[in-house]
Amino acid sequence: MSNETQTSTAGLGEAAVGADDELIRSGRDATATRRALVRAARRRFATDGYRATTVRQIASDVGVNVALINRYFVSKEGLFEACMLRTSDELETQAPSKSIKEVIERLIEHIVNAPDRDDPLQLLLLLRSSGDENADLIRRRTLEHFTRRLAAAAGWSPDDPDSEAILLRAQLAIATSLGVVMLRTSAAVQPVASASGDELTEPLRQVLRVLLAPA
Amino acid sequence: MSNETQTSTAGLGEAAVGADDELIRSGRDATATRRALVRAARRRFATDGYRATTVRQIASDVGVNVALINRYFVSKEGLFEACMLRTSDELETQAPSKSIKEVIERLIEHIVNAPDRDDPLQLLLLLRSSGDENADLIRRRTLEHFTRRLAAAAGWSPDDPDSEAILLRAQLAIATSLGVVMLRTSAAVQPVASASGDELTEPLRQVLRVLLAPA
DNA sequence: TCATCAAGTCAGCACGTGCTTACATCGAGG
DNA sequence: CCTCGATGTAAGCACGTGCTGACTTGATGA
Repeated sequence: MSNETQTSTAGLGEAAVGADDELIRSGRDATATRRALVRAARRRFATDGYRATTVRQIASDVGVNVALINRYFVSKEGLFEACMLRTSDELETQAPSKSIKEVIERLIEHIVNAPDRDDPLQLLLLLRSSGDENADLIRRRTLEHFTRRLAAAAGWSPDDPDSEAILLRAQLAIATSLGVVMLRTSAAVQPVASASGDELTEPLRQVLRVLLAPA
Repeated sequence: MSNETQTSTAGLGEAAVGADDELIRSGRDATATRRALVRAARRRFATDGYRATTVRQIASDVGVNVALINRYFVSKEGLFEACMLRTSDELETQAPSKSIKEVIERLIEHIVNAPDRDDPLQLLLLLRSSGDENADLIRRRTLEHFTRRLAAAAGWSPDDPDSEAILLRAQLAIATSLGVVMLRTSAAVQPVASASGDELTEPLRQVLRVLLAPA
């Protein structure tokens, strides 16, 4: 009936990593509903955009009352910020990259699978000026952070002015990735939307290598 | 004072190609205000998204009353459709392409300059599900039409099943283009947003050639 | 001069949105 | 058993939105 069978030792309502499911949230567990709200929100924001997403939708997805969003996240914008933070964390805590080619392969996998599973990349393609000043700032910061990470893997160094070109190329790689994810998810544009992963992998590999790993 | 000094021979309010300016629309010229509304609308839709742009904004940009939008285009969706049709026309009536490399160079120019001038590409990046069912359909059709045009220049033929891969690669090229335009315009993400055209041209050329003109 | 009709304006309705306040319900400790 | 705080709910306010109908303005022709 309830999922707090494992003793939630963390008395203060914080992280308290527990079960990852939120479908059977039948109880009064604040942290569980918080996480469920963030999950549902991220999915909505990614597919419908910031403005188009309504807090009532999100609450309905989770199955709780709308007022909880304001209770836990103060505002819609606060919820969005929580989504961004979670996404940023997920991208951060991935296994450290080895070679640039390996990074490319992993990026390809993200692009191909983003529509299916609950991929952090999805939220990044929330590029459009969302109408909200603060939300835009958060989004831009996350994106630029991600750029630097990818560029570093490709040989960019913050101190070396000669490597600025690498930074630019890394961002072009991100632009490409986001463009493909977008065409596959939001807009159901054929044939890319229904293309299999195998069909996409080779062209994407060529493009990303041209940008990031010029042999 | 007025711009209908040239005798508008077309009695019925249709096309009547006249001056292309709409800033000094001081008179009672229906077709001029229609065009002005479409222009302003397209810019707003492209930068703010469909849902986020309000008809009051558009009307205010042009300097007319909101009700005119409903008079001329029935609804906000009707205005959007008019924008899409105009964009489709502009893309259609471009000079016929010669070699694929030439097409690539022209596409690069579009990408680089899209943020500045009133480029038709801008509206295409209205990919996100706009919340409006019909608007989505129109957008998707335009995009797929554009894909086929580009693919044809790269050697794709509707009858040849072996050339389907070309269609997919063409769409990946479009995805890349849209991704870059988006990062440069909507999201002001550095460094791509402030990069000069010269810096962008070479990497873009490499990517597009890999996708469309594999030597 | 003045009737006529298209071009444009104005006030307002109906509805969806984010958010708030007051209330209900569950679980635990005295 | 009963109180009390935390979790969740219900009703509603204020506002922005798309759209509508009645009205005004200006050019044109008899």
